[in-house]
Amino acid sequence: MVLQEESMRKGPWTEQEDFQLVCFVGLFGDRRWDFIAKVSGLKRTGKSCRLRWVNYLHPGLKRGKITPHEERLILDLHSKWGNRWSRIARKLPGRTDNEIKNFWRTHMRKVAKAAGHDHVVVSPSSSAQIIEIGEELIDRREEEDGYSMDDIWRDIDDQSNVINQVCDQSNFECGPMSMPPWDYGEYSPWTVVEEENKVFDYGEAVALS
DNA sequence: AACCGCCTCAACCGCAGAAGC
DNA sequence: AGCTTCTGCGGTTGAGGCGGT
Repeated sequence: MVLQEESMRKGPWTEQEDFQLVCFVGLFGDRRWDFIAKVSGLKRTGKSCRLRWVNYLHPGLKRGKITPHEERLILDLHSKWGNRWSRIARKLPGRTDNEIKNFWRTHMRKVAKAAGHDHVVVSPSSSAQIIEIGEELIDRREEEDGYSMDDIWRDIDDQSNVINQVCDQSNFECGPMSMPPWDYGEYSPWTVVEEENKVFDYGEAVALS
C-alpha cells in the first residue's frame, strides 16, 4: 500500500519502539515480521523490525569490539567464502552479518591505506570466488541438513549460557552476551513479555492478521 | 574553541529465493 | 503453474563521535 508506505517511520529507533518490538517478538516469536509490525502499532516495516531485532535487540548478541581471535576467523572465512557475511556470521556466535560487514570494510580500508592503494575497491578476491565453487558441496550439505536461523540462535544461546556462567563465576560486570545497552531498571522489556504472556489475548491479535 | 577528516555503526535499499495461496 | 507476499542477504549511505591540527 502506497499510503501505508508513506506513513512509515524511518531513521533511528527510539527506546519506546525498541521496547514495543521486544514485547511483541516475545509474544509472537521472531518470524512473522510483517504481522509483528502491524499488531505492535509500530510505524515500521516488517523488514525494519527484523533488522532492528537481528542487529541490535536480540539478547544473544555479543557487544563490543571484534577480538583478535574473531578477526583472524573473519579473515580466514572471508578468504574461503568471500562476501557471504551471513554465513561468516554463523561461525561467530553473537556477531551479526552487519557487524562483520562493517568490520571488513574498515579492515580493508586500513589495509588499502597501508599498501598505498586508497582506490582499491573492496570486493571478494578472485581466489575466494574460485574456492567458493569448491565450497558449494559443503554448502549443499549444510542446506540439506537444514541448518536454519533457529538452529543458529540456539547455538548462540547455548554458548551464551556457558559463557555467562563463566562470567558469573569470574564476577564480570557485563557478560559477552549482554542485553541491549539501554537500562530499564527492574521493568525491562523481557519482564514485560513475561507479564504480557499471562494477560494478552492471543486470539484477538491473531484475528488482526 | 573551532574546524576538518576519519571511523564506526545503525539503518535503508534493491534484489533473489522461499512460502503461501 | 503462476502470482503475490514475506524473508533474508549483500551493498550502500549517512549521522554522530572522536582525535588531530
